[in-house]
Formats: sequence, C-alpha cells, structure tokens
Amino acid sequence: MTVPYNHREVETKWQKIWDEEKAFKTSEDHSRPKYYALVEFPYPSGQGLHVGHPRPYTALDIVARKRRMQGYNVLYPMGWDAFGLPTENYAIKNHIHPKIVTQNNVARFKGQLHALGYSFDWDREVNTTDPKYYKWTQWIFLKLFKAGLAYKAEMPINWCTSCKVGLANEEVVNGVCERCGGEVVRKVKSQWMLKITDYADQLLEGLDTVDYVERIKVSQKNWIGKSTGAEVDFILKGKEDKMTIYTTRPDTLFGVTYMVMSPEHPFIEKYKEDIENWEEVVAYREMASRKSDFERTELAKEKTGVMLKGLSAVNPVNNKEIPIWISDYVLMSYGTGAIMAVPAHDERDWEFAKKFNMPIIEVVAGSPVDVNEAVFTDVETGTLVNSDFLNGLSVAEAKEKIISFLTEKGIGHPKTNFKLRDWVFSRQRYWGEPIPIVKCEKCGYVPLPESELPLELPEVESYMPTDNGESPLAKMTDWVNTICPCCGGPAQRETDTMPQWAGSSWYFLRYTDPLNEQALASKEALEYWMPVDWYNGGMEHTTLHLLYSRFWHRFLFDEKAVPCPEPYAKRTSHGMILGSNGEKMSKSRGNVVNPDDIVREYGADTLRTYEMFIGAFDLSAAWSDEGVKGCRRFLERVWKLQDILTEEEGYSRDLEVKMHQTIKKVSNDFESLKYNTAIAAMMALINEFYKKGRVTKGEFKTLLTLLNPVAPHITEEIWERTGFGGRIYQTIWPLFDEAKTVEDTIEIAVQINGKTRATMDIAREEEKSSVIARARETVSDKLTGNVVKEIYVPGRLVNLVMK
RNA sequence: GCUGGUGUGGCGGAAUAGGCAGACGCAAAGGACUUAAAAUCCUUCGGGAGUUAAUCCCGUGCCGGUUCAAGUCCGGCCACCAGCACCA
Repeated sequence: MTVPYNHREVETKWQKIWDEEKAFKTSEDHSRPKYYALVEFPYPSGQGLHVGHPRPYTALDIVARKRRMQGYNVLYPMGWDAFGLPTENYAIKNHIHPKIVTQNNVARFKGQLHALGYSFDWDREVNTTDPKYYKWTQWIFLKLFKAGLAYKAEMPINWCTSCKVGLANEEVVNGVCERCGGEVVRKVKSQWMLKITDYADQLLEGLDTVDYVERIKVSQKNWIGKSTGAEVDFILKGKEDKMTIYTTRPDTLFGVTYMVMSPEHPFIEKYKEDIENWEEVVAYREMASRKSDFERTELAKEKTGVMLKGLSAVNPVNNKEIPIWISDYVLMSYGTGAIMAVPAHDERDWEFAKKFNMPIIEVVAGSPVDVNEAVFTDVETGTLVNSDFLNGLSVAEAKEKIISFLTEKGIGHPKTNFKLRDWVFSRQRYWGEPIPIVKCEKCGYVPLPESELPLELPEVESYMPTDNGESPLAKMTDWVNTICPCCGGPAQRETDTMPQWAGSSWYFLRYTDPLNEQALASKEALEYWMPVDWYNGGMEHTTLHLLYSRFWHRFLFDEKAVPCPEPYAKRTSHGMILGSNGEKMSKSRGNVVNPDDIVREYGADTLRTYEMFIGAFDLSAAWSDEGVKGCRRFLERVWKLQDILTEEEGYSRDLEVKMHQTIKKVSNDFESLKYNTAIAAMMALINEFYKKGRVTKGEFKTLLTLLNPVAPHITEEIWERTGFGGRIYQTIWPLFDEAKTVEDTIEIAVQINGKTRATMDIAREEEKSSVIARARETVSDKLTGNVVKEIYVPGRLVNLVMK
C-alpha cells in the first residue's frame, strides 16, 4: 500500500522545486514556435483572491502547460492592474499610502496564485503603478496627443456624486456608478478626451479578422453602433440657416409631418426673438436639463415636448411647411441633434404624434392595419406610396433613389453615424497615472518632453478628492507650478490623472519585454510574440477594456510601434462562479467561498480540477461543496492507482483503443473550452483500470501526462514516486493514432421503425449485407410484417422499416 | 423592444456532422468492512405498467412539421439569463 495522499506536503514541495528549477521561465529562443496565452491581470483588491479568479487562470494554465509539452515556447504571464479607486478609498480611510496598500495586496494575491501552482513566468510580472511601467503609459498618451487624438473639451460628463469623479459612458450602468452604485448626474467640466471615434470603423471591421466568441463580437458591434442613412437639409422658413437632420429612412421623406430638435439645440437660442412662446420653451428646456440621463431614459414611457411657435421648416422635396417641436427624446449628442418625424413609419414619432395630435401620412404601403392604428416599420415588404417619384419602389430602391436625388440637388448626402462616443480620459483622483501635460498661458497645452518621463506621482498629505471636483494633486502647488517646456515661462501641470483603463490598454505588450527602458518593448520581442494567441477574460470587459485596448493597439500600429493591427487573435469568456444558492457571491448574501479554505482543506489540485469540472466554461455555475469532494475523491483514486501498477511498459491490448480515444478526447477538449468532458473522460479511464484491477506503466504515464495540466502537483509527485524518470512537466504530450481509436468489434443498435429493439456486436470490417442479415436474425421474433426498407449506419445502427 | 444565449433525471451536466438520450460527477437507497462512525469498496438509481423477470408504453420547455430516424433540422409560441436600449 502506498502512503496516503497528503496534498499539503505534495503541493508545497513541488511549488518550491518549480521555483528553483525556473520550470516555467519563458525562453528567449525566438527560433521555436511561440504561443502567447493571456488572462486578464487582476486588480489586487483588499479582499484577496476570489474563487472566480482560478477559473480562467486554470483554463489557460492548462493550455499553456499542454503547449509546452508540445514543444512550444510559451508566454503565460501575470501582473497587477493596481491603480484604482478602492485602493485610494482604503488609503483615505486608513491613512495609509496607496502605494503601501497596493504592495500589501499584491503580496497577498501573489502568494495565493503561487499556492495554486500556476505556471506563470513570474520574471515577467508587471505592475501598472510602477513608474518604470507607467512611463510608457504616459508615452502612449503623448503619442495620442501629438496625433491629435487626445484633446481637452468642456463636456457634460457623468459625475458620480459619491466617488466625486467623472465617469466614461461605459462606466455608468443603469444610471448609477458602476463601481459604487452612487447617483450619477451630468456636470460640465473640462476633460481630457480620447478620440476613439476616429477608429470606430476600424474597430468594427477588425472584428471580422479575429476569432472572438460570437457574443463578444455582437456586444462590440452594438456598442460601436454603426448606422447608415443620410443627412438632409430642411429649410428654416424665412432664414438663411438650414436645419440639418440625420435619418436612416430617407425613403420616407414625403411622410414628414413635423420636425423635432433636441432641447439643447443651438437654434433655440439663436432664434430666440422669433419664438413666440419663449417662456414655455425655456421652462421645458430647464426641466430637461435637470433630468439626469437616467431619468431621461427611465421616464421614456410618456413623450413630452413643446412646439416652437413662430418658427417653421419646409420639406425640401415637396415644399410643405411643417411645425418644429423640441423634445428630449431627441439627443443633442447623436446625429445633428434634430430629426424629421415620420410618424407612420417610426415608433417614437408615432407615439409623439398620437400624443400631440400631429398628422400621420402613410408613405410605405403594406401595413396590415391603418397607420393611424399602428406604426409600420417593416423595411422588407413595403412599397412606396404618396411619394411622387418614389411611388411603387421598394424601401431599398427608394432609399437609393432619394439619396442620389438629394445629393444631385445639393440638399443632402449619404451619412454614417456611430453610437460610440469619445472616451472621457481624466479622473479627478490621486491614485492614477499623472497626465504628462502642462498648461501655459502663452503656448496652451504643452506635452512634456519624452526625456522627462516618467512624470511621477508626488507625495501628498491627503488623498481626499475635493468638493469642487479638483484632483487632490491640485493642492500640491510646488508640483503644479512648473516651467513651460516650450517657452520657459511659468506653467501649471495637469492635475487630473488617467482612468484605470489606461494601464490595462497595453500591458500585454509589456510582458513580451518587461524590463526594456528604451521602448515599451523591443521590436524583436513584439514581432515574435504578438499577437496574443488566446486571451480569456470576463464578459464585463467587452465594451470597456477590450474595446479600449484594441483602440490603443490600432493606434500604435498606425504609429508603427507594434507589428499587427489587432492585439488578440482569439478571445473567449468564462462564466461566473455563483454561490451554492445560485446567486452572485457577496458578503451580504453570505455565500462567499474563500479559495484559501479550499486549498488548505482539499488542495490546489482539487480546486483546479473542480473549477474545470463544474460545467460548461462559458456559462455561470453554482458552487457545490459536494462537487469539490467528488473531485478530491477522483484525485485520491488516481493516487491509489500506484497500488495496482504493473511492470508492463506499453498499453495492454484490451485497453489500447480506450487509451487512444482518451488521448484524442482530452487533447481536443482542452482546445475547445470543454474541460469538463476532458476530465470526465479521464475519470472514465481510471474506472476501467479499477475494473481490471491493474494499470500498466504505459497507461499510467499517459494518464498522468493528460491530467498534469489540470492537477500539476499530484501528477508530478506520482511520476517521481513511480520512478518514471525526469519531470512530468518536461515530458512530451502523448499522441494518438486515429486508426486505433476504433474497436475491432463494435456494438450497434438494431432498430425496428426507429426504435431500438436489440443490440449486437459486429466486426469492424463486416459487410453491410452480413450485418443486415444478422440484424434480421436478432430481432426475427419481432419482425411481424414486411420489411420495406433497411438502413445501415456504419458502426452505429441498423434500422428495419416494417409495414 | 432589439441582439445573443439557455431550457435534458432529485442536482451539476454529457450526447462529432440527424443515428442506442441521460456519459462523468453529486445526492439518495441497499450491502460489505468496523464495537461504532467517517473513509473505502460493491450494487441500484428518468417515469409508468408488469411478479423482483422477459417485455411494453411514455419521456430532452410547449404546439405543429420534415425524416426510416429529431435533444439535434424547419415553422409558431413560452420561460429564464446576459448585453444594448428614445441612437432617428
């Protein structure tokens, strides 16, 4: 009998050996085929590692370990996305420098990850808060600034009243702050902006060139929100100005019965004198501006608005005079801030027209009911009516014809719009990368010379944000007051810092060459390692981190700083791990599982195995303590195979097929996120060994190798105890022979009219006629009618169709 | 509302490409071992009828269809999850 499996001894022993042997150090040998596996680096929070972290880390650790065994030079790195609000808030509360807080948290995380036996190359660890790292974050910002993609703008921003900080649109969820849940209001502030909109088309088209799971592509497409249509100039009656609108349905131009402007539209102020009901308009405008974005969408059920008396528009295609309204269902920030309303064929316009009794004119026929009863928006089936030269055309034909008409007459042109907005890049906070810009009275905004990077965060007394919305850095007058790099005159430093998304927008580049002081990474390293071959991360980062980092990467590609336009060749997403009650884990729900407890009690290998076995990788799964025990039991059974190990080297004849089938299944499943079925196949295999009461050396070696990426410690220990020689992490991934994955005799089903009535064994090579003859024999007592058809699916079944 | 996804035993979940539904695991029940318990090992385990057997019927959210054959394909619904949401 072999000694009992002691996970604590085994795991600490091998973690030490791997460290000493630098087992997972990435090679600098660029002649070997490379594989770059990447998981999102964590924010080192004060809570320590969450039980959700190991799921993606283990999944890609499996891939990385398998690739090493297949001879690849593998880069599987880890680091820290360490700037951010929770650290700063903790620092404020406890009067500890955020730097110290970060250090402590990183140490804790690192210890926890180490205890899980991940094959990260810790020599390439990066930390976004390290000045040697953020020097290059600032460098990229300067490049963006010089390219005209970073600009300062007076912007109505999303202001979190609790964090006292401006948020990007992406960080506002259901009208509240994504991080703290605090109320978000609109506030006008001068902010640094990044022109991600310049890359909208590229970011959209690039999606066709990469292997991302469908739902990620769809989310990104929705977020970018490309729409095509036309801009059309309406005449503002009696004025010089044209009233330009954007529409995706220029084909309905003859159905316009009124116009709507956003309450913030500049024409309102400009034509103040002409507006007869000015007081009513002002009242409406004020009401609208008081609403937060949240209320504006929440209260969307009822349309509101005010007609501008004294102003009217003229439809350029039929010279009809139509009224102009203002309403907050039209947004100043999209299109031109004004629309043409076609109530018959647009849902919102229809509602508005119904409420305010505006006329509804049908211009696309084909609605099952009268357009006064229900709106008709179908673009596939309709035919144009009441539309002069467009009559009789389909919607698609009419669009084309009207756009060329408008273009020829000079009253309109085709136009593409995006929902994507520029990225609000400043935060009024301390714990972030300083923005390397100074403001000079004479020269305006001046970038620091590259030689002055990194611009380090100064030591401050207090990290409290100020009530007037200034960063805590603003109080550091010694630091703020500086000299203009351009004219040498007095100037002030920018006191806002960068958002957390900055450091994570390029970290994967730094891993390829983390100590480089001359560049963000060497050309050679980037050319060898990029793009990332497989990147896994959370669904919640689809429209934030993933989009931002693709934007920066495309920009760096244009700057010739990186060798490829897309950073990630493949992107997958893992599902969440929920509490045992099926709800999201949280302290308040009392369903939190601490990974340290599981590692202590059952071991890292058990936790790794369990998290891979828990269910489909991309779906969320509920935690189960019993399931953990089941996985521990499996590993114990693997351990105890030592008791029935024989001296034979190869596979025993009766298990040869099973061995090849298992190698094939595990090899394929590890590539396609099907870790649960890979483990199931290995469980089934050891059940076979136990059924036979023996396992050969060859069989055991193969099993251990297949299992090693999932449970690296126990397999390494058994490998050593059984004297298989060397280290398992240095062995070669087992190969399978396709021809040997099929049994010589196969059990097939014999069906009558599609229902299985019996099974029988056939030889692999057996002729169809012979199989069918024997099948009829097997079920002869049930063949009570005429067999009108015989179907043979090789290796599967015979179906006899009886009348 | 739009988009994407999911729906299979008591539970987590399997099932290339239309081909024996329920792999693997958990829980449960019975048994062996033990003074006992835990652990371990063996057996049973979708529902119903039938003697516990042979055997038969039903069964993958619902209704219909295609097919020799449907969890899988088609048409029409329902529920849940996620993302987006007055974007003209």
